[in-house]
Amino acid sequence: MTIKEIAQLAGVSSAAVSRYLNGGYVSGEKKDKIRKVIEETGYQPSAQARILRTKRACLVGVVVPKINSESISRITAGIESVLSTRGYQMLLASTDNDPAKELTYLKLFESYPVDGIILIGTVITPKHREFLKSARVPVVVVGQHTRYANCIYHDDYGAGKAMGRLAAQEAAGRGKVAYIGVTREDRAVGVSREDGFRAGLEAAGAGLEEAYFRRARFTMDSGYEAAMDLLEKKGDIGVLSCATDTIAAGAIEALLACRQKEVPRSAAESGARMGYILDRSGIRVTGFGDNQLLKAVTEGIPTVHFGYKTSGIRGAELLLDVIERGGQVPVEIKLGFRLVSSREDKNNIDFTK
Amino acid sequence: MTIKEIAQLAGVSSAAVSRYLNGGYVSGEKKDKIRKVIEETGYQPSAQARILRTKRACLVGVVVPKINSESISRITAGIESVLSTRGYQMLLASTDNDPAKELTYLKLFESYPVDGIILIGTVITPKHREFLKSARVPVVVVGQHTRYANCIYHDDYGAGKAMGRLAAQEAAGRGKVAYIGVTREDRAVGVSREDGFRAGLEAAGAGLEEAYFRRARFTMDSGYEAAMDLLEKKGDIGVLSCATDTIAAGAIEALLACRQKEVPRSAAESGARMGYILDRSGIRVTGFGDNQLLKAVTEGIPTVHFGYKTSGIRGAELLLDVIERGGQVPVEIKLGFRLVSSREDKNNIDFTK
DNA sequence: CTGTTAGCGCATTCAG
DNA sequence: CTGAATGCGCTAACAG
Repeated sequence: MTIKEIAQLAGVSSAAVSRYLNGGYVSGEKKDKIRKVIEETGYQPSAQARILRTKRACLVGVVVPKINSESISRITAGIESVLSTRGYQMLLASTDNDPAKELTYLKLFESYPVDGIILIGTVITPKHREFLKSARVPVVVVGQHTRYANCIYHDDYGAGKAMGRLAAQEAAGRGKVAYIGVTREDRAVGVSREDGFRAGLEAAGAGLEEAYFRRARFTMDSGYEAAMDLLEKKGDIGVLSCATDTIAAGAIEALLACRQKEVPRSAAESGARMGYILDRSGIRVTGFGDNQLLKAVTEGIPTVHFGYKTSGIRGAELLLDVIERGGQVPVEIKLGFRLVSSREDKNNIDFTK
Repeated sequence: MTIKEIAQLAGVSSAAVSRYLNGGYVSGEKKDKIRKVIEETGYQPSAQARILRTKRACLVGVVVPKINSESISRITAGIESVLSTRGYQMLLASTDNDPAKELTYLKLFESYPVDGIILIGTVITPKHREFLKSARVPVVVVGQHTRYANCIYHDDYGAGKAMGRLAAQEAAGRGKVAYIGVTREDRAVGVSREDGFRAGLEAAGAGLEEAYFRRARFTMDSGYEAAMDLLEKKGDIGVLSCATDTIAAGAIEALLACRQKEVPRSAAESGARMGYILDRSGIRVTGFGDNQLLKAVTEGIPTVHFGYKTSGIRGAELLLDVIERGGQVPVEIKLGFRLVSSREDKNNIDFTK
């Protein structure tokens, strides 16, 4: 079904139909005719042809590293909230943490095209920079700092430092501090957060020994493996800090598995369970990200709350400013954090922000 | 940058550039020139213009109810795996459980256009049916049964029945069975799963009293509220079954909150925690969906594993068959389930399937 | 208010 | 092998 056919069936010109569709001048009589034909045929105008003409899709593409993540869904929720009130729609592309796929999808969005792109950043390679410099649609990066695009990021260093202090404090008289980080290619999580953590430890008079350090991928399974390895080799860990709550969940799983091995009978039979604190070993796990599911089913581990929803909101606002008002001044926004050391009263704070 | 400008810069016709881009006949000499110009300018052909001509985007759109969900990410992982090996890309649209938005995004994909659409279904309204009947791109529905499109769904009734039996069994001598379901507008989760559960209870000689039944939305918070309400009003609950693991997580949170209220001192100080089994009340929580994070940080609640990744794979295969081979025969696929009554050995089974 | 016309950027005839 | 010409479906002038 094309606009031409509709025009023929209604006995008008295609321009009249176009105007009808877009709120231009059409006489009441023709309006009726056109409406009728459209209803009968179920005609849907081709968006792509319109975009080809108008250069405006009212659409933004969001590239995310993975789908199943509370932090990312908070960011996209923030994005979506401002987009929808401003008449835009949002399309997502998930890269499964593959930087190559990231480029592919960025280019797809660019040429599809969308009016703008939001990249929830992980690793910024030279090719990424290349793209950011020459993209023909505006791009905003969320979650990483970059000079090559407008960006919104979080104070990972500060958060790491705060957590480092806390870890040192908790470890005192209990054991050593261990840390499970991620690839340093991720500047925010792998570098800033980790360096901040080390600085925090040192500020508290402690430190992170190399043998108590591992790197994991951004998955629970990977966290499980890293924690297992740590627990097998080191018997004096007092605090096991993880770069994300997801990794921390894997670490908790590892602790539970160890504990089960040690006291298989009594524990299993009584059904007693310890959450993140193991009665025997007394190891404390910490994370980053303030995962709500984790908090709900355990007592809540010490973690850091980032304003993910806020960063999504700001990111979308920034993007729309560039799209609609051609904002030229480069912008970098750094958002703060909040250390969450235990479960708090649900009613006081909106954790989804 | 358009193909025309590239042609001018290279001193050839736009047709030559087009052929160069698509592997047609171009002499070696011109090839070099064109390549050079394209490299210099960073030219990216406009996908939309090509699609307008060729009617093929090598793209499929997936409409999902929410982003942050293990089940959904497993489905999309399955879809992506077959799509990428067949040279397609995947775009996602999240509707935040809003059926109206679902329609909007279905239409967006239809007119954008993509070559095909996969709808991860929740509620199928008359308007959905309307769309499925008249969509001009093939649509596959995953997770719900419908006569109006090819579909892949799970044996929710069977799973519910199996869980009903288990719940009755666990409740024996412990208390009554309570159930937190979801809207019956969701035929799979709200009707089949629930009806199956009731049937399972009855088959085991038990039943579900109305006062022990609540409906929640598909969120943890909603599960928390429903569970709280149940726990406040009914003191003799032995098993609290929930329609999804997410709701179950909220229920666990509620149990923990109640417990904390009852024994604030001792529990908090000792740091003792119970996972899904409360030492005092002995209430057992069950779910559906086999959420891995939940399983990792608790002992694992009784739940049902559905082949979500498989349904994604089958769904994508089905869709590509229709797209590429114009498969005309309507297909309905029902996939089985596996009752998971406790944490199993990680190494034996691939839970991501 | 209305219809005619001319592209948007590209791929595909069809003559050369 | 190559370039000129045509049209995908639509909107934005423009002249009626």
